[in-house]
This record gives sequence, C-alpha cells and structure tokens, in this order.
Amino acid sequence: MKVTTQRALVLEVIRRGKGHLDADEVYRRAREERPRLSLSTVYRVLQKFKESDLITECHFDESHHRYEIKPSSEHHHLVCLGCGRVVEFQCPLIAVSAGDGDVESRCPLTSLVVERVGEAKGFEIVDTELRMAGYCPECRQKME
Amino acid sequence: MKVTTQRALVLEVIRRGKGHLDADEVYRRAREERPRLSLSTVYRVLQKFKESDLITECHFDESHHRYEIKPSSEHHHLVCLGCGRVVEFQCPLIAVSAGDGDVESRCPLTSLVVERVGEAKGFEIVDTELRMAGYCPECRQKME
DNA sequence: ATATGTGCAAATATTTTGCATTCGA
DNA sequence: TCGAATGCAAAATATTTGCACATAT
Repeated sequence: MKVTTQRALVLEVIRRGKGHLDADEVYRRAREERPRLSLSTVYRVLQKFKESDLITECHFDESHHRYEIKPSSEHHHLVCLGCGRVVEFQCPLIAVSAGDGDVESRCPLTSLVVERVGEAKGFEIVDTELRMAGYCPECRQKME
Repeated sequence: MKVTTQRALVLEVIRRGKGHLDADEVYRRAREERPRLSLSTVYRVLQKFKESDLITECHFDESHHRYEIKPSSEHHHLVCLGCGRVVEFQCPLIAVSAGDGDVESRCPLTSLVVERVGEAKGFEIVDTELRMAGYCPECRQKME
C-alpha cells in the first residue's frame, strides 16, 4: 500500500483518538495539521484501511460509523444508552468457569461459539463482535 | 399508542419481510398498498416502534440501518461478507458445555457474560447482541 | 513513467424537521 | 374536540463519485 502524508495522518489521528471517532471527527482533527485535506479523501482512506484490516468500522445506535485501530487482542463494546460513552472489554472477562472454582482462560466467543455456530450454519467465520448496551455508573446514579 | 393505517401497514411490511429490511425498502413495499405514504412517516413510525420496543434496529456493514420485529426469543446475527445474506441463530447454539458430555441449557451470553461484564464495569446491561461475519456455504464454494 | 492517490465540486444516499392539514381516541 | 400523526417540501447529515492534477514507487 502506497504511503502518503494523508494516510499516515489519518491513521495517527485515529490512533491518538483512542478509538471511536467518526469520519467527520477524523476529518476535523486531521485538518488542524493539514488544512487542505478533503473529507472525501478521509472516506477513501478509511475504506482502504478497512480493506487492509488496519482499522475496524463500528456501529452503535447512530446514523453514522465510527472507526478504531484494529486491536491486537480481540475486544468488545459496551455502550451507555444514557451518555453514549463506549467502554471496551476483553475476552478474559467472559472466560468460562469450569465449575470447580477455576476459570478457564479460553474465550468462549473465539473458540466455542465460533466453532459451534460456524459448524451449524456452514459458515467460515472471520469476525466476531459482541455489543452490549446499558447504563454506566454515572448515568445510573443520575437516575437514582 | 395511537393506531393508524400507516403504522399497521409498516408493521405488517416488516413482519412479512421476515426481518432485515431497510427504511427505504419498507417505504417502497408499503407504498404499493398506500401510494401517498411518505418516507418521513416511515422514519417516524420506525422511531416510534423502536421506542416502544416493537422492533429492533440492526447495524451491518452498510451506511444505513435495517429493522426487524423484536423477536420473542433472543437471537443473534451472522452476516455473509460475500453476498450480504443475514442468518439468525439462537442462543441454544452457544450453550456452554459442562465438560461431562452434557450441554447446559443456560445461554452464556444472557447470563454469565452479562453478569460478569456488567459487574466489572458497573453497567446495568439492558441489551446484548452478538454479530459474527464470515462466508456462507454458497460463497465459500464459489471461492473454491 | 506510470499507476495510484488527492482535492474540489457535485451527486447520491440517509435521516430529520417545519408546518399546514388530517385523523383517531 | 384536541392532541397526535401525516404528507409534503426542504434541510441536515452521511457517503460516494468524476475528473483534472499531484505524488509515491
């Protein structure tokens, strides 16, 4: 993939943004450093990065997308319906208890679930995302 | 909630569509029966149904939403990256094996995972969706 | 040198809103 | 009747595309 100033910049902005910026936000931040950057370039770069698996496109309850650097360790999203905050959580959090007090380190989403669902439906599964929605501690408090 | 011809029609179209129609598709189908229906009404009705928990808004790898009747039994989505087909699967498919050959009927997504993630992050979780992407049998065959 | 990427402008797609009118409870 | 819902038009938002020019390899 050809390396251009724009691509490096967009990737850097997404990285600094620590995930979950939308296209327009990426555009606005990147423009501070490179005012002549265009929004269509941002969209084309995002498209390219998606194809190259450098970033991930996320869908929350909104009419647009958000983007994040493809994380090395698989993680999932917890979105607050009150304030819109997005929290990430890792697989180990949902390790399967073996029932004898120990916690198996295997992640049920990446192994057990993928295996069973893939087999049952004849799919070759390449991506998995668990999205949960609820209310964060702050919003819960506000609602009493 | 006030019952109008438009609302009944939209709900019926979504029901007949067996899930996963987008707003425009709902609009086009509903118009066949009621040509004066407007797209903005469709959006407003969808919004209302969402609030009333009659339907669910789904996000796939597209720049728009799709809608389905809120299913009585919780289910999840498997989307084909080749042809875009969406397949649903139920929780029992991902029941946790107890290790002794039996399969526990409890669904790890609705109980174990929700409980642990919610506790760890202090969230009150009200909704969970697992989305997996891959290639369906037909598309796998086409690619050899 | 050449294929690919960019900026700009315009097109398209998606969703929301204001307002006068209509309709259901 | 009266507040809520609709249709229409227009605005707002989100994304894509055509084309001439610029740039990385």
